[in-house]
Amino acid sequence: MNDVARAAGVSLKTVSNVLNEYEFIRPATKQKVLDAIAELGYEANLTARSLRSGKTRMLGLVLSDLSIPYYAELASRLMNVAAGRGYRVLVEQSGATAAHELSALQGPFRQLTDGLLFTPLTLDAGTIAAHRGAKPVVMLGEHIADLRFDLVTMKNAEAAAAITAHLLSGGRRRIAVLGAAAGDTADSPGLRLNGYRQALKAAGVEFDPALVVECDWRRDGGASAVGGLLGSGVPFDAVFGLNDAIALGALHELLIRGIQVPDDVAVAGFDDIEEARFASPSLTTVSPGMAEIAERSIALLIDRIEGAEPAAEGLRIEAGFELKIRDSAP
Amino acid sequence: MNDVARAAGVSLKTVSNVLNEYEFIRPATKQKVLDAIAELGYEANLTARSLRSGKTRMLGLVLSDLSIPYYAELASRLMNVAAGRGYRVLVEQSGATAAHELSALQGPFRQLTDGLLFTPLTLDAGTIAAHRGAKPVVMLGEHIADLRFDLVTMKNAEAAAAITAHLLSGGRRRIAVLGAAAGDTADSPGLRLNGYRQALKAAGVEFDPALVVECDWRRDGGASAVGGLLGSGVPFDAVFGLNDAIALGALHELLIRGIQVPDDVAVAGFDDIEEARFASPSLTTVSPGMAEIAERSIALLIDRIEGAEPAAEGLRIEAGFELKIRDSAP
DNA sequence: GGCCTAGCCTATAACGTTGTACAAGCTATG
DNA sequence: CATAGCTTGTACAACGTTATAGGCTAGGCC
Repeated sequence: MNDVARAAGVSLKTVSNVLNEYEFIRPATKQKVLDAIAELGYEANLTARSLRSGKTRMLGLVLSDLSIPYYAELASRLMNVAAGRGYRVLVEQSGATAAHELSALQGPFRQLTDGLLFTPLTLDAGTIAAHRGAKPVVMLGEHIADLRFDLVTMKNAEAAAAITAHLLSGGRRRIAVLGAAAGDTADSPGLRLNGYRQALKAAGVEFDPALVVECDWRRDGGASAVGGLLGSGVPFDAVFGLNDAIALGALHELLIRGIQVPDDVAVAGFDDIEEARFASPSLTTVSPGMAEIAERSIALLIDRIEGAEPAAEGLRIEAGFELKIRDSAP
Repeated sequence: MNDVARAAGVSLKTVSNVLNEYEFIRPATKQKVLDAIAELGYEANLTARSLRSGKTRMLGLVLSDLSIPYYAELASRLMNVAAGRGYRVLVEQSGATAAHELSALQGPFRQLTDGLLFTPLTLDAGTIAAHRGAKPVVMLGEHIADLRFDLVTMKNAEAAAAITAHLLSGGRRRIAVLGAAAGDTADSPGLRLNGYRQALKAAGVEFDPALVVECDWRRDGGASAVGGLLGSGVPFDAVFGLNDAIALGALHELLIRGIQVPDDVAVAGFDDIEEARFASPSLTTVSPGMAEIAERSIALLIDRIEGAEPAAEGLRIEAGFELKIRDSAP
């Protein structure tokens, strides 16, 4: 920057002012500086800028694992939206462990970023509140439902109810639910299960706890859950995987065992990951408005970062959803 | 750091020395400093450290799109390996456009990272060489095969030959190849196609250009390619997708049209993404040793960063591969 | 004519670390 | 007991920016 200043015959600070689009600079001076910059191929040192300004123009994204398609697709979108607003996204994988989540919340990772998009899976609201630090944090997902936090989420219960209603409208009466979590009522599994129960009730179909199976939210979780169900002899004519990975694993297992989908058993999921469209048969699921989630969570976080007041209360944003009826449950 | 120094009754630099594990510090002094650090909850400012040292301890990873499963899985592994060595990974999506690739190579992104893992798809070796800058760059993939660069790649031709041989051994004689790129001989499509041709030759099966179809390396590319092939009336009894996404798209399209897999047509892919295991039928493919690629590329890049000499010539690392025989082509 | 304001630019001091150079204390040696 | 050599600690400058405060000019107003 010194060289640029010398070449343009102005002071260091004037070059800085040009770069920062300071208002009161004569066009002629500005041009001289820009010419010098172009000639010397100067690029501002971002580290020094960060040190002085206290901003890194990076956003932190904490998720359990990038290799999970839902998170990969979300991360990709978030990065594109953030780039449009002049920010980068630094991703941290927590592996869904409390220790990693905590270190992402308060460790060096936090220093590198101006704000955090946080998908907690294990930490509770109290712990997060105690360690959230001064910089803005926006929660993604449902694990935290607390007015102290900004939260971007989806209409879990409504969407689950809608897809359950769709299965019911197709004449299914014994709809197995895969991916429940014991005792949960407020997190994604609980909310979606709740939507399922609402839809049953609305249709006058009795709820059977034997149809609710716990499992990991992964393909192999769904596969073994449906295997267990078949082994137990509980009859069912449809499977609702609480996310697409579970549903796809279940679909795979059903087909391996020679069960026809959707003729014998219909299958539905939740998330609308790309893979769902190309499964065989293609997977009926619900699209939770990922584009909207990405747009609005980035916008909210950047507003918190750049906005003056620290916002007394958390904002709650719920993205809309859309049913994707495909061949696994037409 | 000032506060810590004052609390411990030592100088600023002594605190810095403790943090940097400088050798000549009396245990008593060191303990005083550590106590003060613990009491005050001090954390070193990474930005200042970067400014002073010129290192960020971040590695750049340039790929086309994180929502592509292969890249998502690779990124996830790379991040874990890097974390084990005290580095973070900053991901940049190029969208496979030359402009983005170039800006990732020489723009501000470069400043933020000590070295680059670069998956070029459009830029040629000359352009990259001209703009690579001073910091280390390790190439991933096959697009660049040039002794000037460090390169971590896989045994494309051998693996493609092996999987083709497997299809041949199953009695298939008309194996369609999806995902070729016109004129290419040195990039992934070209190398894999070449392996296919070698295997045909070794088995004494004549090569038929009508079986080679160009398409995007995505699920819908594979789907429309196989659709085109069926429409053209060219007979085939197997499909080799040059990556798993293509193969999965093709598989989907075949099943939709009522073609039995593997009875009528066998399907094979390349990459062994997680999705392949859970496709229905599960996808026969080749695992290109992603774990090895992740380990070795990070190790190489960090060696280049921390090593003294800038390494006159590029190193070439080829990971091993493994056939994954599944139901789509048993 | 003197004073004030707006517009434009600059000198200097930070931001929080690490590298360099050197000083002080201690031990071993002749 | 002086000296050399090692160990341990310190002061100061530097990394490349931006913030603060203020200087200088030109024009308008009383």
